[in-house]
Amino acid sequence: MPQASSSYHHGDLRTTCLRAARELLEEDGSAGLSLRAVARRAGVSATAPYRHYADRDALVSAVAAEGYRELAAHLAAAHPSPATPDDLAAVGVAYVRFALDHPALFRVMFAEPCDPANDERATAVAAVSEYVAGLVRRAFPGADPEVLATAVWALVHGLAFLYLDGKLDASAPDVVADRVGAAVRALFGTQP
Amino acid sequence: MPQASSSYHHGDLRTTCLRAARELLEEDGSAGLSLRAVARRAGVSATAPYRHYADRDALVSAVAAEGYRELAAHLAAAHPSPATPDDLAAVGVAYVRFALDHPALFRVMFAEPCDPANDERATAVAAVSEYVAGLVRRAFPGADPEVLATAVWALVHGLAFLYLDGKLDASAPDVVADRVGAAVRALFGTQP
DNA sequence: CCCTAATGTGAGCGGTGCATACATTCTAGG
DNA sequence: CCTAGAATGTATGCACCGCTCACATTAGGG
Repeated sequence: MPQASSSYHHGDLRTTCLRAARELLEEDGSAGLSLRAVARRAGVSATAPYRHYADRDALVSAVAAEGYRELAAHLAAAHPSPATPDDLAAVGVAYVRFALDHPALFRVMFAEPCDPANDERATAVAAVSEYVAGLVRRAFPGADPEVLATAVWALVHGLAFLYLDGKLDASAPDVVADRVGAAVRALFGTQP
Repeated sequence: MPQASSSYHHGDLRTTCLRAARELLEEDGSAGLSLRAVARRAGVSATAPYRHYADRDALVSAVAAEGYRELAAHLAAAHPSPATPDDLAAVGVAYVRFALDHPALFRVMFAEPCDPANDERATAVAAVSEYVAGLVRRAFPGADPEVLATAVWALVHGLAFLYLDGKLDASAPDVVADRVGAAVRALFGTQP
């Protein structure tokens, strides 16, 4: 565990920048996430982060990748092995809840013209994608898994954004959960 | 139609700014939409737009409001009075197509922590929302219209974003249309 | 016809991303 | 152990941004 014994070399600026970026995101939203602010918070010169991240986009992508991994963990925690429509509804509720609990992070993850060339980001996204696909495949072996998996993901993803943007009323969390559950069941309750 | 006869007073700077903002959005994405760039394009000093828009957010909201109205028109054009699941699928395809045809505009409309206090923006959103609700109500008088309307909107909205972000492959437009149609039918094809 | 309100200008402040040249420290290989 | 060179952090500077304020110009109603 490297430690900043003296002053010049920080020790682990890379992860410190990531943590600072996450904090700034939660505090001031996406607009507050500037490389300079990150550097200030890390107690380091304005250009030091460039040693670890090529540009702002690279840092944002790293934050987003972390977000994808946390989202995957959050979904897995919602239900260990979802099989019934009700189980899937619970996972869907967890998805929307994640978005509403970390709005700025969720926006960074999905609402920016992201760099597809970023490996870390791409693999983290693929993990989420395959998680959803596998989940649907296990729950509905009969149906076309691709169409159905895409549909669930899109459904909860759209709900997340509409609630996030205030297009739907998100003031009462339990009401939101009921609505999301109802929507997922509407999609799955009648599958063959 | 006021005309800039002499130089000092522009004539109709307000709408000129809107047009310039739209152009910049299409050309350079959301990042390129700066008040200064708008002013440059309008051939006017950097601070002139502030006479017509309180801040950048106000201009963005105006652009977004225009986008909502265009989206509503685009949907209405897709099918005059949708009634069957297939009709609804066509409208859904139109929704996603709008997003993919105007990615930056769509992001401005939905992917920014928008100002809910902006009247023009709010009413334009309400129009879209009520359009979808009425559409579902007419197509499925039996079902709970609120749940179902929310579900369709969220479904196509989520699809739009996932395609926009490259989370789903959007390289072949007709394949996208098929997928979107299939997803909508999966949701509606089995309603009572 | 002139006075006021509306509209456009200019300079300037603090912030940002990023490139460049430079300083310091860590770490291998001799 | 000692020293090159790689890695890391610093300082400076440029161009751009949003926004404020004092000022110039003009349109249009009394």
